[in-house]
Amino acid sequence: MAREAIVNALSEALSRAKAAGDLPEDVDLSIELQVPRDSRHGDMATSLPLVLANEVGGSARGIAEKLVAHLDIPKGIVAKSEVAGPGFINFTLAPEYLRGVVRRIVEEPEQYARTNAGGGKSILLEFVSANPTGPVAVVQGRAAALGDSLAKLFERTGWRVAREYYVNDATNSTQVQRFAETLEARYLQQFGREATVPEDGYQGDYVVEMAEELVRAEGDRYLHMSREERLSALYDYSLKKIVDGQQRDMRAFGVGFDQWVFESALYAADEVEAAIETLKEKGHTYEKEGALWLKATELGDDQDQVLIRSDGRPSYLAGDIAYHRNKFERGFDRLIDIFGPDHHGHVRRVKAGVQAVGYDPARFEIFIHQWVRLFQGSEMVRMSKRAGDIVPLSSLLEDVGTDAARFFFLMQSMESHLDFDLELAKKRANENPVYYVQYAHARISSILREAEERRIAVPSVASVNLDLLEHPDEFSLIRKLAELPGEVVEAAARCEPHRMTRYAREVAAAFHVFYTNCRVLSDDDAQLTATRLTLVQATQTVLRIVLDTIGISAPEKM
RNA sequence: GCGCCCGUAGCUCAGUUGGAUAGAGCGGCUGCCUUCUAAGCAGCGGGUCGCAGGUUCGAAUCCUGCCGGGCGUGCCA
Repeated sequence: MAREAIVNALSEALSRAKAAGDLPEDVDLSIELQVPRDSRHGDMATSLPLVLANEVGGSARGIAEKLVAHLDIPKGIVAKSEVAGPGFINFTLAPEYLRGVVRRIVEEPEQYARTNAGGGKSILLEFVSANPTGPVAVVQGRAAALGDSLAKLFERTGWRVAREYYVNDATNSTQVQRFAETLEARYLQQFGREATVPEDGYQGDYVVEMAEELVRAEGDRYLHMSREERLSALYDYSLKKIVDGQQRDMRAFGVGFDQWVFESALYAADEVEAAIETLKEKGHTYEKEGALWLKATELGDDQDQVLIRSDGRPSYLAGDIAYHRNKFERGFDRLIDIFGPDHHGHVRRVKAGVQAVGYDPARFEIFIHQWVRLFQGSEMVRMSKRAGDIVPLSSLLEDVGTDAARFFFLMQSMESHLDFDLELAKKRANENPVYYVQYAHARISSILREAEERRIAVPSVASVNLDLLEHPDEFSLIRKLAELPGEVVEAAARCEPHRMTRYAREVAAAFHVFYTNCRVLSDDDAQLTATRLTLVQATQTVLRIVLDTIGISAPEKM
């Protein structure tokens, strides 16, 4: 609000300066407003004069003075616009504007930090999509936290969002076959038979557990089958078991999907075949060594890719192209995939495929998040997939809980490696940032409870005198609350949910300072009590919104 | 070899569509509980922003080269 008003006023001042001959007519610049690092530089600042001076010559301070002279910001928003430093213009928000923010939040908590940048357009967000050969692992938990939070941010900014999880269960899938062979070996071992896990099988203990469970549930009946029958039965059994488990993992993490899309269903509907046909028709394929290839190099990839293997089975990529075409055909305006770090080689292939099949690659974004390393204090917990000792998300959740897991996954940008300190995440103490933030909410709840006990009614905004808000720590808090809409917009636009954890800590910090220095429930000043209760309510609303976008709870008590 | 990501305080990281004196948390040290939750607050210390050049009025941020770490580079998914 204030931001738009200032930007508009600056752009008008620019026109007036041109009309008055203070600036040449032909300059045209986008106006950037930033929040200065140093609060002495005001609440917002622009370096426009510096950029202008660079463009047209002359002194930046001189240009700044002229712009300020032409500046006409609507009343009640800015208290002070001043030229500073080498040629910045710094704006200080008016107290009455800040008080108005509190009023707005309390009057319409549901609408606060809801915007319409998306204009009702639709996004399909695909994330996690773990291979159906094991439980959801910790790294994929990171994807789940990122995807879910991103979805919420998009929803707040006017997009319609669908969340999807893709299951690579292609007919006769090599990896599921390999898994079935592994399970077979573990099953046979249960009966003391000589059997070894295939070289490229799955080493994890979870397969042993699956075999034990299978014995408990169905006894030795798989022993009396031909190998072919047995593998076929185990193939179906594993797939169902694993996918059920993954669905349970996601539920436990509080991440819901609108749809689980099965690759096998795309095959059943002949969509893979159809996609390949289209690629052929459009001349993007050729045959070599008995296989069908996609001319991916013509579309930006560094090598061509196999679509149909020489044994006649379509490749993983073929299924993926069909899936992405299917997404576009369902009418989504924008597609976003979140991939794990081991898939970045796949990015260009899928993009090439999407383009080849006739869709605009600009409407399709792929984000790669980096690895998660688990630390027990300063000691790293081994989790290499090769050795089979992957750490399942479910055991992380048992260990630290979903709130801590989600918060930690979102504490840093997705493109940097994440060192997850299990000890820190478990600490119910102030070193733990999750509790720092949740504690602010619990304190607020406690004030509101105490007010109720003292029979102090939470006042209606209309009856409260917000002019009583004048303490510096009250204003610092309000300034933070005022940043929420902008933070949400930025986080969504840049696809950076981790901004929200940082912002959450800042709001909590501002609140804790306010709490320490400004007593809310006063015995002798009913008016001030009412006013501060209103500010507390506004803070509660903001914290709830932020915690919701991160996907963690807002506890009443701690 | 080629491609992607990372390199900022003792540790873990923000900050990177160029802007003012580079920030936070943790750890270390010092204070603060008769009053709404001390899971809190206040303070002190801590930096050649991997290295070297370049562009710019201005570079952690852009360009080039180099060094270090991770990952990818399958008719696996």
